[in-house]
Amino acid sequence: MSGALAEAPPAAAIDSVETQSCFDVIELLFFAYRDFVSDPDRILTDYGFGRAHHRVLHFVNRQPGLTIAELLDILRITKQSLNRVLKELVEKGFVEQRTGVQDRRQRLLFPTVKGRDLALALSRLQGERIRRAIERCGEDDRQAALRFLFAMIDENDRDHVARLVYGAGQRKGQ
Amino acid sequence: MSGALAEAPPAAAIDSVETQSCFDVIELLFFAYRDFVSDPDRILTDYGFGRAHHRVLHFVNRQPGLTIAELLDILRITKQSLNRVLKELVEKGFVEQRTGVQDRRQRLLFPTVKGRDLALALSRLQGERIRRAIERCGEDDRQAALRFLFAMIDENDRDHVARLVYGAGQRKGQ
DNA sequence: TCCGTTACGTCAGCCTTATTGACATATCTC
DNA sequence: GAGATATGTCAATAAGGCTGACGTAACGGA
Repeated sequence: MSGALAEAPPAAAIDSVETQSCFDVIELLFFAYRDFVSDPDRILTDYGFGRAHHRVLHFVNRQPGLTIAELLDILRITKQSLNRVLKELVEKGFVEQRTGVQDRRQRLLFPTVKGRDLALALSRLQGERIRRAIERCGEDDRQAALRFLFAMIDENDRDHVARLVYGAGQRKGQ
Repeated sequence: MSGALAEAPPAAAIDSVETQSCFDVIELLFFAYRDFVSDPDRILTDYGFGRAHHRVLHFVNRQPGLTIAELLDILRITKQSLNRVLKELVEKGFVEQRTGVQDRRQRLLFPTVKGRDLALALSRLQGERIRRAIERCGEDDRQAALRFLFAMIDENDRDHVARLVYGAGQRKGQ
């Protein structure tokens, strides 16, 4: 446009106290997540997978018998996006689909042994980073961080996430 | 590929204690980040921007006078990827580039007033979520979460991040 | 002053992950 | 049987990332 490119005054001069005090959370969340998700990348490319495959495999492994609808709700992507990566995971023998028992329209998702092994290898890698972090900051900070992260989730979704994270295990299906 | 699709036994039966105890961090980090980055999306699309633009604008605003090399180190993307979004931010008048004073090879990045306003509007939105979280879990948990998140960052990068997050402000350049 | 290095920009092509919209099929439920 | 639900799929598109190669300008030391 006509580009009146006036320079902005320094941030500290304008920011409200509230905005200023949030930059640390905003930025540390960015950096922690950046490094956290980068760990599994090398292993994943060995299998021809990306981060999307990782996410699907993780939650299928965590909650065997998961339905497509539930997985879509967790990942917040479209079914077309999910279908692409899921199809690859099934074709390569990492995930198995079974027709639901109570509701035969559903496709329940289960990890194969191979899928479990990969999912656990990836979790182990991320777990190493987490354990190193706990060594630095202590178990109390980890517990507090869990409470804080949980409080950062959309209010409508917290019950669902709590069940998934703390109440997960074998579900319905065969 | 001959597909012996044996089902894996339930996770609890195999997981080591160490692996098991990391699932909560892995998953809450995923859900918190998922919701955290989704807040600014609606505003961003109004401007024809995406999350990549947001990240660039945020750090340019936080550290006026940032160089391209420093920004690449923060974002961990290639200069080609950065250049695409940066060019759009400059063309639309949200970021201004100036030739470095001490080193004329460098292009120092500054937010325009327009850029600052947008960056702060986006931070404010994310700050609201953070403040709601603190209301739920308390200031102590926030402080602890910051320590935990910091410890999750690559060791080599912690000093750099600490300077950026806690020691940021106006830098070199006119 | 010359030369190697550094900082940055750019062209070209490609991949992954996501989107929207439309439509098909099987199954459940009333 | 009819409508709603769960899933699969085709097609087109966009965002955001990548590699590789090459060009230019500026720095900095021998």
